[in-house]
Amino acid sequence: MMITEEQGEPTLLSDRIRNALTDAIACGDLAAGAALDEQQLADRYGVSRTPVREALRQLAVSGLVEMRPRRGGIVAKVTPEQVMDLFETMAEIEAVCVRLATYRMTPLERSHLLRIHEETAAAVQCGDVDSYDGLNRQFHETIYEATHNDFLAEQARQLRTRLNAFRRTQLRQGQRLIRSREEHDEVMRAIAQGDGEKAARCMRAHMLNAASALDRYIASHEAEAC
Amino acid sequence: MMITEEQGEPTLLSDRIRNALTDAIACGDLAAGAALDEQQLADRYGVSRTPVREALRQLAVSGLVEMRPRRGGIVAKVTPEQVMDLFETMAEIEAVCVRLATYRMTPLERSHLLRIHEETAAAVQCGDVDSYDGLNRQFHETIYEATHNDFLAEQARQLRTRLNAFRRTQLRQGQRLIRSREEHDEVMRAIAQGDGEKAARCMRAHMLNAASALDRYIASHEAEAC
DNA sequence: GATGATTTGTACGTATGTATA
DNA sequence: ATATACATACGTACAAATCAT
Repeated sequence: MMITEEQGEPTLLSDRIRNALTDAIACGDLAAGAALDEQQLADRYGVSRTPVREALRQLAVSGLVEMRPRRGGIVAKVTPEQVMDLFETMAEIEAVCVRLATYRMTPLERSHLLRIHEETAAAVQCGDVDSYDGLNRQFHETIYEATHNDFLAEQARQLRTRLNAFRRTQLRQGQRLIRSREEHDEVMRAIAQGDGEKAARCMRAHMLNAASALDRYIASHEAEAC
Repeated sequence: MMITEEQGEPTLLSDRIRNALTDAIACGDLAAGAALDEQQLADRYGVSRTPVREALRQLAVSGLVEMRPRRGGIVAKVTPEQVMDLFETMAEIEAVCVRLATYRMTPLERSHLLRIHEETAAAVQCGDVDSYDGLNRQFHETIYEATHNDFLAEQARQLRTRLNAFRRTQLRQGQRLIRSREEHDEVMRAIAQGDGEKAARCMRAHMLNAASALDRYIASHEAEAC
């Protein structure tokens, strides 16, 4: 058997830096619009500018970073309109995913999804937002996999990553946790009925409801502009 | 007024190389699986390896190139299953686009779309595949724009670019031109009725039919594997 | 508006890992 | 299996453009 050193970590510096920056952006450590000085990042990660540059350019392709030629990169500053577009696209893609998943999921996948959904009940009762958030992620991830379309699943994952920066405090407020689970429940019922179209409609509504936190984002953003 | 030099061309070498490689891959000049030697490409484009490297990494993110750490890049070799996934995703996204477009398009966009559709009639009669191909592109592009969702539109464009390598000979065969226009016609009727759901179903069917050339791809690929 | 400082963009050199004889 | 050749990964150097004063 071969000795493998730290299988999880990528061997390439640019990949490690890309992951680190992705996390930093997703969790809000790097705010939108923050300047990404190449030398500064190189120093922080103890590498030269070369892998940092490559990481930044890759992130620019996936949309997390905005590169202005000869003016450096910044964390992608998305306008409220763009956030709306992102959320809408996410809602539509999730809807497509759940429709395909309804028609294609294996019994194993179905039971797995059901188990996750049942576990969320406890999290909701305890008001355990972090726990719910993790299960929510699994819920959607399981649906992605059940599409049996690896490319579509990957697209969905990427969009989710990109929207993560905006979803942070989304579940924290008021009734959202309870409503979220109710909406999941509707999706589950549609899946159980084998009605992919209905599952898609429910999922789309669910995602758009989840985006209602977006209103506050727009509100705060507009306030900031004044 | 400021003097601008060649607005169309990107100023950065990595961008120009990325575009050149994208075209080369899309039009089939670079076949799937072809090795992408950095020095060789650098020589060909008269630059150093640095911008070539950056271009390759960026293309890897968008999926056109596959990078194996320390083993260089190759033009993404997609399995028949992956091609199917790509086509299916394309079909679903186009369906979403046309549904949103149906509900949101302006009268101007509607008449523009109609004009393009009418122009295709002549191309079909003449059997002018290249002309039809151009109009077909415009038809879909107009729908993307009519979604009034820039992000979704961009996703659709990227997918289209990526699938271009496989669509090359698609329209050349037999009845496909006539059928394609008939399917567009069904989409147009659904749009005229304001029935976005129906337009989406028609578009999905249209795209999946268009992917039937895919069967031959799979067939030839499996033959190759023997 | 001009000048100096800073930062990006590109070229090049070196070491390490991979492929091949 | 070992050694050789070679391509990649990363670091460094310099030129050009941007910005700050």
